[in-house]
Amino acid sequence: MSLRIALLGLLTTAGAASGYDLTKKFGVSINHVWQAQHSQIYPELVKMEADGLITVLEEGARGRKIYAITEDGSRTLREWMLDFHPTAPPRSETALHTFLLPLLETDEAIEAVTRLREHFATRLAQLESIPPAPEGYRFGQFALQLGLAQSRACLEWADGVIDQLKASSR
Amino acid sequence: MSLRIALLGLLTTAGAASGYDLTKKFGVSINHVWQAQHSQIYPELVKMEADGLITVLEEGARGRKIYAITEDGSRTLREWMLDFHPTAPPRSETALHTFLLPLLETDEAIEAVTRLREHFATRLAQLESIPPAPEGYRFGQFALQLGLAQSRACLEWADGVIDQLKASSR
DNA sequence: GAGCGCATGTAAGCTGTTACATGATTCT
DNA sequence: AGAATCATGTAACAGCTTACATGCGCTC
Repeated sequence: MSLRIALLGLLTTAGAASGYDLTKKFGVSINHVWQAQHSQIYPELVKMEADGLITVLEEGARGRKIYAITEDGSRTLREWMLDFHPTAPPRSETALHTFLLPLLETDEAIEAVTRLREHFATRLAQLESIPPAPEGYRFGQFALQLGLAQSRACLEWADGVIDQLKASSR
Repeated sequence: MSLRIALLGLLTTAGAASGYDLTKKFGVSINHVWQAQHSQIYPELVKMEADGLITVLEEGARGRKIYAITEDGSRTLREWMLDFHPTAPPRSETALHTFLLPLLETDEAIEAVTRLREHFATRLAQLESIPPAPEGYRFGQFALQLGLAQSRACLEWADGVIDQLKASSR
C-alpha cells in the first residue's frame, strides 16, 4: 500500500512523470522517508493504472510513458492521509544489535557503539545538508525536522552509552 | 538473517527453549526491538538445526521440542555482533505521512499530528513502564535507552510541529 | 560505430503476514 | 464433557532485493 501512496504523493507534489523519473526521485527528494527500485515501480504503475489511480498522459520516445494522477488517485491519497494511524516499526537491526551488546566484551562494545555513532553522525550531516524550506509550508519540511530530531537523539544516545561503557571498564 | 540472530540471541540470553516459548518471548522481552510470528519461527528453527546452529535438547510432551544454541551458533552470533554495520531504515510509513502533511488543510494537519503525538506518548509510556536494569549491565538495557531517547525526540518533534501549524493558521 | 544514459520490463528468491489446520493436555 | 491453553505445522499472498534482459537515442 505505502508504495502506492509514495508514488501518488510524488505525482502530486512534483507533477506528471515517467516510471524512470519516479525511480530517480526515490533516490533524492523523498529518499530519507521511502525508497523503491525500478523493478518494483514499473509493475506497480501498471496495476495503479488498471485501478484508475493514474493515467498515461502521453507516450514519448523510447517507450517513455508519462503518468498523471487521476481524481480517484487524489481521493485515495487524501483518504490515506486522513485515516493514517501510526504503528511502531516492529523491527530494527540496529536496535537488535544494541539489545545484544552485553554479549561483547566492554572494549568490543565500545568499538561497536563508536561505529554506530559514526553512522548517526553521517546521517545527521546528510540531513543537515538538505536546504531547509525557504518560507511557508513545503512538502518534506516536517519529515526533515523529524529525521533531524531522531538523528540527534541517536547521536546523544551513542555518546551516553560510550560514557557508561567506559565508566564500567574502570 | 536477523530473525536467526534474534533467535540465537534469545537462546543465549534466556537459555534453551521451544519454538512456542520463543514465540512468547517475542511478545515481551525483545518485543520493542524485533518481532516474529510462530509461522515464521518454526520453519526457521528447522533450518537452523539443519545448519548446525542449534540442537534439539529433548522432546517433551505434545511434540514439544527444546532447542539449545550450539558452539557454531554462538560463533555465528558473535561474528554478527562484531561485523555489524548499521544502515538507515529505508522506509517509514509515519515519515511518509509526515512528508505529505502539506496535502492537508492546516486544521486537518493539526489533528493528524495530534494523533501522532498520542501514539508517541503511548509508546514512551510503555517503554517507561519496563523496569530498568537493577545494576551493572543487562541485555536490553541499551536498547531500552535508545527507544526512550527516540520516543522523546518524536514527542518533542510533534509538539514543535503543532506549534508551527497553529502559528501558520493565524 | 562505440559507448553511455534513457527507458522498461521479467524472474528468482527471501522475508514477513494472515489464515487454515491439527492434535494433546489441563482445568473446571 | 467442554473450554482453554499448549504446541506445531502448512499455504497463500504481499512486499522487496538482486540479477537478468532488451532496445532506443544521443554524443564523440
